[in-house]
Amino acid sequence: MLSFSEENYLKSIFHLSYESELGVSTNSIADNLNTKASSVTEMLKKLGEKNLIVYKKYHGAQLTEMGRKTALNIIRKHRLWEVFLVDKLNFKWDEVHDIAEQLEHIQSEKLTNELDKFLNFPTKDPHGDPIPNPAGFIKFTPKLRLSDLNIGETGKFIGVKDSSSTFLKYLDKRQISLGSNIKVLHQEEFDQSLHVGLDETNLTISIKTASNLYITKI
Amino acid sequence: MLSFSEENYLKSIFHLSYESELGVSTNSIADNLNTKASSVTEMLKKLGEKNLIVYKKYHGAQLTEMGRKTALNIIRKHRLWEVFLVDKLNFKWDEVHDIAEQLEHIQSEKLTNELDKFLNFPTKDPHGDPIPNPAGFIKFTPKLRLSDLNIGETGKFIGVKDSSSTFLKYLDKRQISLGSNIKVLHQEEFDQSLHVGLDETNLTISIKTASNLYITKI
DNA sequence: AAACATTTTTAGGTTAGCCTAAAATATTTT
DNA sequence: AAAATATTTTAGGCTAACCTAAAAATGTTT
Repeated sequence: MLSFSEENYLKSIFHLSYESELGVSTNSIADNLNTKASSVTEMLKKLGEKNLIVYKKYHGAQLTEMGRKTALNIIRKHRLWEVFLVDKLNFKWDEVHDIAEQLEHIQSEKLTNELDKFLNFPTKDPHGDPIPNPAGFIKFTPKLRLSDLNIGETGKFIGVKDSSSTFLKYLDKRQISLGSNIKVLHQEEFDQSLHVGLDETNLTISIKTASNLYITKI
Repeated sequence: MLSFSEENYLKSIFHLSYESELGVSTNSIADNLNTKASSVTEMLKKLGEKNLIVYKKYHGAQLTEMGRKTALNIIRKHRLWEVFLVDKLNFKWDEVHDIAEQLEHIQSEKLTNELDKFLNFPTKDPHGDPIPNPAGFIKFTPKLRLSDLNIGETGKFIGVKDSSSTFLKYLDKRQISLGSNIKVLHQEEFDQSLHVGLDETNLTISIKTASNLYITKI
């Protein structure tokens, strides 16, 4: 049985694995978990001894198969709880992260699976991220951003890259919500901002915002 | 913000307050929490400094108003989660305790209140214990036993007073299981034994057995 | 009330997870 | 490739929550 801390480190390493192909660096983990490099070193040794990661001094950490499965199970729980909070308890998608951070550590396989069933086996969380299955399989669909579309194309808004609550609130204010269909109408030359059509209205969004919006082409 | 440990101590002191009117003794807490008296002493000092209890050396602990409110909030969460597990996720009454022990520590007032609403403001948990309201008010209704019913009334079997395995085996043998609806049909004059209807069958149970069965009226 | 028994506290240790500061290693620049 | 810079590890401390064993206080007997 792992501690909350150990679980959080595994999750962090899992997420950081996407950015850095080889080992995940000590400092990046420290940044990600808001802790110090020395604390990370200590934990990496421990996770290495438990065969959850392969740790080479000065060369970062990589998840073992077992570590990966463990991380995915935590992520599964996190995302299922997010769906629960939004679908059943009327939370907004920008309010659920901190609570799911707590709920993801609850230990009970039966609970996780019954929750999954209760929610009707969702495949994505409220931010559009895929939910791993009980065996730790996760279906990655490469994420297209709104900024990748050409003029005239339409995308369905399925998730965000930056899920800070500042950004999510901004989206709420502009009524850009998950599932919206967004059509790219025109791009400004000088600042690359996009004029888009959303439902019945038109609006202008910065290129920075556009590259934070994940979509699927329609 | 309190640690899990601190919360568990408060809950324990709350429950033990019913048995011993004055201070709750160090040893009883140690027994209850499966820890050692010396650990308890240490924690009592800390809770005393935080004004959650009044602690007098060698004379046990008593909750302050603030401590009581805090304890009741934890108990509220515990019992609401138990209802959730049984009503929504198909758990049996005897499977929920350990999971609720974990869930009761999740911090989010909004979560607790939305859960309450989602469950339709239940007043009792699956074992028939009352659920405190958000303000920390708890309505004690003495637990009803089957022997308290009048002829013609029906009760739903929700718990046992005597949980010795002898008694539980006896119940198994007679197919009296949690959740059964039991209708009192007739009471014998000479030994007060009850004739009851259970599912499709009728059976006779002694007054002693009947007073060991907790029920809610239907 | 003195002797004995029980309960509680104190003293001193352990582990997990965090920290700062200094030392060691790796990487980049010149 | 040596020097400068950045990253990572080690060394040594801290706190919360636990522990055992010894000392102190309380309770019970006779």
